[in-house]
Amino acid sequence: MARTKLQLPSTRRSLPIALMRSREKVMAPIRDMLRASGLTEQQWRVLRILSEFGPQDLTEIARQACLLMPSLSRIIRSLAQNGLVIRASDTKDRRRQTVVISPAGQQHIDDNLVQATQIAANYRNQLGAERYELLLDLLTELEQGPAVPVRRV
Amino acid sequence: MARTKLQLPSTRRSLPIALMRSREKVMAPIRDMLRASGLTEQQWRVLRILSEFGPQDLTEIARQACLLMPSLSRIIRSLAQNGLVIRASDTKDRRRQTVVISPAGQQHIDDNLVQATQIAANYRNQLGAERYELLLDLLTELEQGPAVPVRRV
DNA sequence: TCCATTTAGTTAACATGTTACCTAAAATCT
DNA sequence: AGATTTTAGGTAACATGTTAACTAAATGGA
Repeated sequence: MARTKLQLPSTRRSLPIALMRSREKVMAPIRDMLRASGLTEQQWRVLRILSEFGPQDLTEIARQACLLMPSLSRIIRSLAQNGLVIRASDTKDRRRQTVVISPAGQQHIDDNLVQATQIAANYRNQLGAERYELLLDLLTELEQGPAVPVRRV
Repeated sequence: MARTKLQLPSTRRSLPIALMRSREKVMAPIRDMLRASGLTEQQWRVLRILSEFGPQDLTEIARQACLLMPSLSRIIRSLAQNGLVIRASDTKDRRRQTVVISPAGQQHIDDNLVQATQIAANYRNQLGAERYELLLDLLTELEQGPAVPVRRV
């Protein structure tokens, strides 16, 4: 099998950096939008997931929002203090707690929905629908691929 | 012009989240590698840029490493305290300071170079060279495209 | 049943992300 | 030159990222 010669890519052509840069570009207008609501992008992600998929426990929210448990633990505490979510302990498994979005939390979603939709459509149009879907497919493939093991040299 | 109907994408098909997930996947083995050196991924990025492109001022490093100035300011302070970089004030512009990688800093690069190269090659092979380059092109296009303005609704 | 293991969630400690504000120096304008 | 604006860099304050260690509860054996 023909193997490409091993060479560390220049930081100018580095995939991790490219992923970061493009994410910054995409998130900038969303953060601008959220600042008016006093929400961080992570809090917004949690609310959107609770709104879209309904009540769930912390572990499931962390998986869907791509957050680590320690971060999520603080975020849920903060959202609960501000009345945007409600915690309920699970009766069957007393370790678990189910989180529900409150009417006030849902109101934040409703308030920003039109603008968020417009922002998402903007960068989709920027690439074109076909290339946008291709990009999403490539990213999904990268994410779902086999874990790259650490090789001790 | 035919416009796609506006619809907020599900969080399962959201570009910002996909960018984050794939970045996590790609960075995981790199973070594993760096832990042995006691470096964070941001410190590693700064050292790599200084090693590849030579001495530069903080603003330029921030641009290349995709870091905000307050973060970089702390990172450089920490790297300088540990002897991995050296600061020198610019003689022509006394606001500016030039940062240089030290021999000890370069040693960290050398120590991790083989393994970092292997990790980069692994995820390149995972997608295949052609799809990997396509992904980089799409990300670059997304990043360099026009800033998406915030529309007040 | 008893014990070891796993899982859900939390907390601590430290680094970075993010916004706002600040200082000094350079650049620009008049 | 003198006033204004811009730029380089720093600090503060708070939120999140990251690893490690911890508690409590569930699970899986022997």
